[in-house]
Amino acid sequence: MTHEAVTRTVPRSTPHKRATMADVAALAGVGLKTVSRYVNGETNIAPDISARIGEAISALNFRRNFAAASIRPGRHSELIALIIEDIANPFYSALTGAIENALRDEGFVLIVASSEEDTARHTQLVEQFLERRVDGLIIVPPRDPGPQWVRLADEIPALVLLDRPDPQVTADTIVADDRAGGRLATELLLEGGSRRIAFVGESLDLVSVAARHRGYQDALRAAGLTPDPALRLAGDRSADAVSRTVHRLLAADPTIDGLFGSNNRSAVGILGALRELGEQRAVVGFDDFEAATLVSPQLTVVTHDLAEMGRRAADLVLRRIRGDDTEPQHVTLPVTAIRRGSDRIRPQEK
Amino acid sequence: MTHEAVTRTVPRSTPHKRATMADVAALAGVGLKTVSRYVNGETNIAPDISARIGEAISALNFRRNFAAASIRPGRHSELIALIIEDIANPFYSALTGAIENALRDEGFVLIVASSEEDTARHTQLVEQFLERRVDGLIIVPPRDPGPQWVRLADEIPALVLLDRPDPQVTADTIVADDRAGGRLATELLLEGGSRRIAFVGESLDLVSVAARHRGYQDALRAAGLTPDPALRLAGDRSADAVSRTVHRLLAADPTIDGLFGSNNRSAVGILGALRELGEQRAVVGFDDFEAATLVSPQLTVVTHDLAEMGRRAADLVLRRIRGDDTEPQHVTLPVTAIRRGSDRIRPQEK
DNA sequence: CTGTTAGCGCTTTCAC
DNA sequence: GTGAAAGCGCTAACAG
Repeated sequence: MTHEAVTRTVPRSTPHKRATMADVAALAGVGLKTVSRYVNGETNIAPDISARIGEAISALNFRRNFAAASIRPGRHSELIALIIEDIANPFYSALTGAIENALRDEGFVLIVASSEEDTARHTQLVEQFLERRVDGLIIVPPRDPGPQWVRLADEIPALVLLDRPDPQVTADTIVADDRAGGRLATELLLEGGSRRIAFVGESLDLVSVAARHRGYQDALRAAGLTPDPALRLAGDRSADAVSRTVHRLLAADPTIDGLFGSNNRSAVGILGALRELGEQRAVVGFDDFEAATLVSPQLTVVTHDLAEMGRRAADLVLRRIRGDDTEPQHVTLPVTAIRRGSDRIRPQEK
Repeated sequence: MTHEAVTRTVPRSTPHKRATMADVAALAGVGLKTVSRYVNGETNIAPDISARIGEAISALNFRRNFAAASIRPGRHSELIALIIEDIANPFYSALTGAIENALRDEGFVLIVASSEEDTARHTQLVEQFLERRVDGLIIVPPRDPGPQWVRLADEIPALVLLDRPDPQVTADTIVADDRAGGRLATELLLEGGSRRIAFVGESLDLVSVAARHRGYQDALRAAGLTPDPALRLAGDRSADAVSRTVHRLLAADPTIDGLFGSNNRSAVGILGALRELGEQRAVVGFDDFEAATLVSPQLTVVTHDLAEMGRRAADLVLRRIRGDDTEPQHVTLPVTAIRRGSDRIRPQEK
């Protein structure tokens, strides 16, 4: 207990200089290299020396300086960065969680950052992470990654693209089967009896949204219907904006009997608008979210496994770091429908 | 353009050794220190030399190795880590986003990790981050931070605790006004006409939950009611578990006319159970969430500004890093009610 | 204004 | 098994 008092750390306000390996070596009366061996878990150390080093380490409260160790060429930083549109968006939570989880199991650490769809910010983030010598980068690219992107991407030791493929860049890519998903969602609405189905989504400039829209068109044409451009509502980024647009649309054309919300913000916006109007329409969303099971009727969605996407991304980036130099992989994750009821509402039922 | 071709980066598969400052100095025909000055944006460099260095840097595609720069004593890693219960939980999204945003503006980078309420994991994460010489740590401590926590916390150069204060540890702390919030939520239910009000929440071992429960008791007593232990449902961590518990409770005691969901998972569980039962009860939640505005009637909640909490956390940690060694701050954020209707439902209205 | 020299804390030859 | 010496990429004196 007396010992306790002696070991007591200096108050945080007086930043105590941390002990170094040399300090440990001196206290234990051994060479620097032996301490290094001990710290790195190498086995060829005599038991008594090993014990002495262990004591010195806890006496000095030594902690290896990982940054110092990692500047050596050939060494990894064991740092992976993730750049997404906006961390504050719950949509990316499952993704981030799955990535962090998979990486931590392998001793890697995850840095997160939001690009906010801003080209300059995206570029700046990538450059900053290169300076920090991240071993790999997982990115949902911004709409416009900028002219320097191709060259910048080439500097990244291991790169995985999520959700938005980019043929200009050499990288592993993981996407959902967006076209099949768009088709599936639209088919559900058709089966539910809808005939005038609106497509609601973000900018069609996004590869993923465009693919979902193509699937929507596929399904309509297969049913002998002609996609009506007036029913294509694209470009709203927030749920509120979507909601206002849906208000306008339904006011202008009350014959619309089905809505496909092609991402979760769109679906939320649609539900909000219908709620405010006190009207019912058949609705199918893309991507699942908590509120989907709480509304009445519950929301039918087409979804893919975001956690799986995160795990795959982590796997791919780690594989590259470990030296896999085979052709870039392009993974398409399957989509599934979760039918909960909202796909088959008829307006008159209200 | 010929130059272009020469500059072309080696394929990712052949990890090109990055150029160092010495390479840049050699190519530009200047001293090492001058390059260092240039890179660090110092001004006292002759224009022509400056230009030569700039050219050499882009020719060699040089990027400063931040890790190498930061091992120098007195230098910062400009790394802050955030440990929360679970990143995959959307509840923490706004928090994480606000922290990342505030830190990025100051050039700091955010590492995120989930403790999953696990003591060993929490300890391991903190130790790993100390090895990486993070400048600061923002933590939502796990229920049981473990016996070594007090000493470990003392090693952290700048520490901010969120949501769960810990008197044993010297740290800045930010909490919501949980007791006032619990009281406010309960008062809303009382005003709405409820008399038998259930408290639904996570473990009362959590400081924040316990405080909300105390507020709930305060309000009941002020109204001349006696808190009934049978109406205290604590310990469920997932929305599903809450939902099952609520089912049982309402089956056992149909006279319950109000429910206080003391965190967002509890509120979601309550809404799910009521939905399944096809029953209505007055409900007030703690913490706002997207689904709250989509259910009918919309959910009334007591909430605080999570983004503000994140910003304050970032501010505090940066202030400490910059040498503020005043007394630890304990910030209590105000709570507000958002009345949306669910507080005044009478069961018979259904 | 610029360059030389000496480290930072660690790992890595390579002898003993 | 162990240790001395060299060096990673960079910055901090300190001369010129």
